Formats: sequence, C-alpha cells, structure tokens
Amino acid sequence: MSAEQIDHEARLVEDDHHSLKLWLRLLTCSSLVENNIRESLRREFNTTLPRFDFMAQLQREPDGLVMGSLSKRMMVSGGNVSGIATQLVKDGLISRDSLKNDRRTFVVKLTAKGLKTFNKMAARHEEWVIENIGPLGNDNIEQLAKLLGELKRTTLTAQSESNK
Amino acid sequence: MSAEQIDHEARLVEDDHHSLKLWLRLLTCSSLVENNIRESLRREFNTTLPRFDFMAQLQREPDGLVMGSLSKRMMVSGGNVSGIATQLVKDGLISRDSLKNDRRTFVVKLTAKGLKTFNKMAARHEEWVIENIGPLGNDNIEQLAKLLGELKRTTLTAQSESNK
DNA sequence: GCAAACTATTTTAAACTTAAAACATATTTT
DNA sequence: AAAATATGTTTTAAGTTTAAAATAGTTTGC
Repeated sequence: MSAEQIDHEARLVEDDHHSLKLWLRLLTCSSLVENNIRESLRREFNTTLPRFDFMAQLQREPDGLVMGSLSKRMMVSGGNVSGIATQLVKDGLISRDSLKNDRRTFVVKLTAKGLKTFNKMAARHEEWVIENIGPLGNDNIEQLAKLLGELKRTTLTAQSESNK
Repeated sequence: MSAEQIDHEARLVEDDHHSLKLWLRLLTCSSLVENNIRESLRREFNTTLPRFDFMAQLQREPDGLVMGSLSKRMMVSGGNVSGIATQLVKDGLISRDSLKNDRRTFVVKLTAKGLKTFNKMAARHEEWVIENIGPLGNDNIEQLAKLLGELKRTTLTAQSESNK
C-alpha cells in the first residue's frame, strides 16, 4: 500500500475520456490549494475561507455590495451569504444597511476595523498562494491562466445554453 | 543601479500578482463545473458529490479500501468519510467489515447493488463533464491537463517542504 | 507482562451550505 | 387603489464538513 495515490485522479481507468481526466485533475489542484489556504486561515487568523472570500469581495468595492451581488459573485446561495454577513456584523467587520430607495435591499460594506483586519489577512493570503503556485514558473502560470480563462468562457456558455 | 533594482522588484510584484490571479481563476473554474455536477447528481439521482466520489473510489478497488485511504484519496476528513460510509451502508450500497488481523481497521467495498447503481451514475456523470469541458477543444484540454499536472506536482512538493 | 505511545476509526459540537418557505417591499395589472 | 406578481433578503430545516475528543485496538520499550 506504499505507492498509493491520494487524490481524485486515483479513480481513473485506462479508457477514461480526456475531459474526465482534466476535470479530476482540476478538482485535485483546487482542492490541494484550497485545503492549504483554509488551514492557514484557521491557524493564523481563526477564520474561514467563506468569511475571507466575503471580505475580499467587499474590499474591491468601497461603496459596498448588495447581498444578491455577493451571492452571485461568490457562487453560493443567498441564505449562506446572509448567515456569514450576520457573523461579520456581530464581529464589527462589516456594516449592513438598507437602501433609502428600496428598503428590501441591503448594502454590506467593510468597516474601518474590517478593512484593517482584511488587509492583514490578505497580505498573508498572498504569501500562501505564492508558496503554492509560484514554483510553477511564470510562463506556465501565464499559460494556465489563459487556458482557464477559455474554460470559464466555454463552461459559462454551455451553462446558459442548457438553461434556455 | 537604481533602474535595475526597481525593475527586479517590479517584476517580482508582477509575478506574485499572477499567482493570485491564477488561483482565483482556478477556483472559479472548478466551482463552476462542480456546482453543475452537484446539481445534476441531486436532480437525477438524489445523491451528492461526496457520496458519488466515495463510490467512485471503491469502484476501482474490487478488494475494497480502508477508511484512512479513502479519507486521503478524497482529501476530506476522516469523520466525513465515516459519516458517508454510514449512509451508504444503510442504503445497502457498500459493505463495511473489520479486518481479521487488525480489528481497528474497517474495509469498505461496493455491494452488487452499489456497483450497479454507481455504473448508472458514472455514465451520466461523464456526459455532464463532457458537456462542461468538451467545448474547450481537445488541444486545449491536453495542454491544460499537462499544466495542471505540473501544478499538482509543485504544490505537493511545496506542501511536503513546509511540513518538515 | 504491562504501561506508554501510537494508529484507525467514530463521535461530537460547531460552523457551513443548501433549497424552500417566509417575509418585506416594489411594481404591474386590472 | 386593490390585487397580483415580482424582487431582495432572511429564516428554517435538513444535511455536510471539519477539528478535536473519545473510543478501541495494536505496538514498543522496558
């Protein structure tokens, strides 16, 4: 049992399709990096990836975002975003205010404390990512980013076709 | 001397940025496909991706696997695997027996019913994957698989370095 | 032999996630 | 203007996931 494979690709058999192989490898790579980052966030900042993600979205939008946009950007359910928001408000890291014109919608925004906290985490986060991905080399990174850009585009297209 | 110094530093920062960008794109792509597959599994077979994953690992190993191996292969916690196993046993899709020589360890194995069920799901699964990834084109798929193979290798190396 | 250390797994408690229902507010229709 | 419909968000209930503690069994060092 010594040379045992330890990831999603382990299930491959010889006649598997190239698409399937790519999908399993994609899943392996993102799981590897994601598990690393998740563990580091917990260890150093006692927080979680979803919470970090949430704050990262807001950091790019100084005017804040409405809950629906956040849900779409993070590709998770509205209820999920709602729950994370409640925690972050309790910790004083974000504000959540209803709009004047439409009292159904809420805008969430980083507080000063939230921004300060996020900046500290983001600096470490980038270091972790570079540890994981940097060794691949710049040429490979550029090429991978380009190809994944294509994949994203075609997947989104396929998705909207099937929802017609 | 100053110009050269600044150049190197600027280059470094730029490279770092690329790592981060690639990571976010990787996460986007796998989330897109993963959400599609997850939703399809629920809709057509009323099951989940982890349960499918679990059975997929067993399908390749007619002699079964011990819980620890499964946890490593699926890159999830042991407790998680344990919970999934309990469900699958209840549904009669796998067996779970303790070993003669070491009564701590359990071997899980697909039952006949489990294998039959899995084969049906796997066929559809491959169709969904091809819908999502196939449109990228064979050349791109090959190239992506190769680059992700590199990424996997370097990430695993970085990981084992940091665990020394 | 036997206690200490180790290993494999399960259980537990807390956090996360989702779909669906509920709620609150806006907009459109009649 | 009332009713119907649509929209944005939260709540709920059920299931998933994790780290850590607990349990059970095995191996090691004296």
